[in-house]
Amino acid sequence: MPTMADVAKQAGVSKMTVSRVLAGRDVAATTRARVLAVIEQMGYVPDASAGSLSSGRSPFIVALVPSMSSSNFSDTIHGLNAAVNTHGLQLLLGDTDYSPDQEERLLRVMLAHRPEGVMLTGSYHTSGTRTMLDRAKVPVVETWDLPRTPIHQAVGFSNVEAAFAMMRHLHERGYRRIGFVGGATRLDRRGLDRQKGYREGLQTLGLGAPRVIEYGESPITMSHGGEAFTQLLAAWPDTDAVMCVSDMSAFGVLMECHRRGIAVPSRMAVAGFGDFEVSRHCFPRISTVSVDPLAIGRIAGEMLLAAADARKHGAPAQTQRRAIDFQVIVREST
Amino acid sequence: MPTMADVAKQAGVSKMTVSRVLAGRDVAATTRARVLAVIEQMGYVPDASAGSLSSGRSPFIVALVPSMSSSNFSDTIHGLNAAVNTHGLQLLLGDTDYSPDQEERLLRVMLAHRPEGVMLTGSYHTSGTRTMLDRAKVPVVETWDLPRTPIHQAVGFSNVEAAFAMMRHLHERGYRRIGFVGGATRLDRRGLDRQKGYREGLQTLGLGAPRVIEYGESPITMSHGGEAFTQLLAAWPDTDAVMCVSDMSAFGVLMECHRRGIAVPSRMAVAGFGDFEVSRHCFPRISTVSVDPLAIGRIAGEMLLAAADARKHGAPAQTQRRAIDFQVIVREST
DNA sequence: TTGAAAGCGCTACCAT
DNA sequence: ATGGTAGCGCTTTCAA
Repeated sequence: MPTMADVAKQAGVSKMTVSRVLAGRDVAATTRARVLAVIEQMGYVPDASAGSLSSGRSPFIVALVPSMSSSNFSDTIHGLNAAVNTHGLQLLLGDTDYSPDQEERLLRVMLAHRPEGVMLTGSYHTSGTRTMLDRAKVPVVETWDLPRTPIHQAVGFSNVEAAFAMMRHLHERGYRRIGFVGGATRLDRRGLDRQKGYREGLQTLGLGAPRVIEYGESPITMSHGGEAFTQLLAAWPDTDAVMCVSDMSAFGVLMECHRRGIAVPSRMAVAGFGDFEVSRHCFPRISTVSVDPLAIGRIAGEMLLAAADARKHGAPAQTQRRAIDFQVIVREST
Repeated sequence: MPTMADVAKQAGVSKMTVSRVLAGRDVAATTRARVLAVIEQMGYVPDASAGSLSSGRSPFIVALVPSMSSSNFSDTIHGLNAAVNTHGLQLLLGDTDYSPDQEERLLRVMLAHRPEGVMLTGSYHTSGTRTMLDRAKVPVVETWDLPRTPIHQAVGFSNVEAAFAMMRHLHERGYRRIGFVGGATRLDRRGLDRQKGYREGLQTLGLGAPRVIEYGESPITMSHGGEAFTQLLAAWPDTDAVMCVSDMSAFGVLMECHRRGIAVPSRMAVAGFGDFEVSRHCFPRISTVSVDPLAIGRIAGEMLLAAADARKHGAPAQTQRRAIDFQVIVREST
């Protein structure tokens, strides 16, 4: 592989001139053209490790999500990527599988690349994670939640409030025997917060005892929804509405209703969460809580860019919480 | 940030001993314990750039897919990640947005990290991409297709044959006026190959002129499917079966049938491609072509690991094509 | 506008 | 089992 020195010799200039050409700094037009021609002809590709080591700057942003196959999080990643790409930054992606320990493990490895910023999902992290982040002095943005005291910055919404809003909608529609279908893992905090919003809704609206089925590992699938609904019906046959932890399970519930000949919404209302594509297209279309995952990613990226820039100029890390709107979308299933 | 030298001094050993502890090489147990304690106490995190520069090895595998939000590709990435993670390798992910030019651009940036291997999607690449890959002497695996002459290795299946198999199924079921619903972009080669399989099916089975609607940018969505189906009906009202480029569009078609009161499959058969979750759960369940995206990723990872290992020992790049089975899954929609 | 030298933090190599 | 030295390929800094 040719190095910068090879290019320099071939072009009859010093390494520094080649470096300046690559960085887009002031170089005489004729010299620049000659250097670029040599680079092209030799197929020279700069070595990023050497560059990082020398400059003390890295081209990476770390992004850790519970699951990359969930459309929610892949949209957020897309938004983040779009925001930071324009500044020449690369994503270093990791999949925590909803485990804070896995998050810590991934972070440890990734911090070795001295990233310019870190995007995390949620606000529940191990103390090891917090310590590492603190020592690395890297800007951090937590997403998909609004912690009272973020590490540095946060962009998201209260899952409790969002679920509560859906409960209010169901109550207004006249449903009184409302069940909740969620996952069985204690690690999916956003799912647990939604369940909490459901419970607070019951209490505030005076709707009696909770009817909760916790079933399936996150990310929750359509199958989980259908099977959880079966359990819900067995336990509380007179249920008249189901609130689901995600649109995936809501679709599963809807199909199970179909199979059993349960009319939706006249005999059973079904509510989802997340406004996934399928909810807009199925029949009947599913009422849900809409958030903007792309915006969460984009804003997280902008926050990280600003913080990285501030850090370069020696400014201390700022604390900031940015709320993202959510909205109850009423469709035919409620 | 503490460096290895700081750790060494604090522990009263040389940098090399610290390096060996980190690499898990032979070090006296007492020394190792002392070094590890210092590392823990100082919060030392090794600098990956320095390590790579010095060792000439990188911890990266590059993976380029058309779209990360498509469940197909995110499953493949998952499989790849699982395979290479165990060997301490990190994915450097990129989203080409179905554009070979974007693929070339991303690859140029990513090759700067001197990856141990590269996973590409499909077999259609710019000459710039091929040249770069060739000069970088990095092992390459192409996925989701079976090119006659792969760059090095390939793992996938013939999209033409897979679509043809579905056509044979539709023919056996008695459908004779079969339409095809796909995307409008010329860049999604796998989509085009499926259309080719459809056309070959028509010809071989003696089914008359093609009824093709090309509509929507990849990745194809449920909306695209529904709208394309509307166009198909307008152009060829007597169509009795629709073959779709993906399960996403098939679901859109199915819902459009529902809206129009078109009975499936008695009045209109609907076939998908990819065996997405929704096809197994909707009503009627959609017949589709099942592939194993996870296995594609896993096998690509294994190939890359083997090739990277071989390269370390000076072996030349091998050529290999590995076929992945596909299967027509017959459900209620045909 | 360009160049020379120093050094970033680590590992390979050879010693001991 | 452990240490010293050299050097990976680049950018920073200073000088011309």
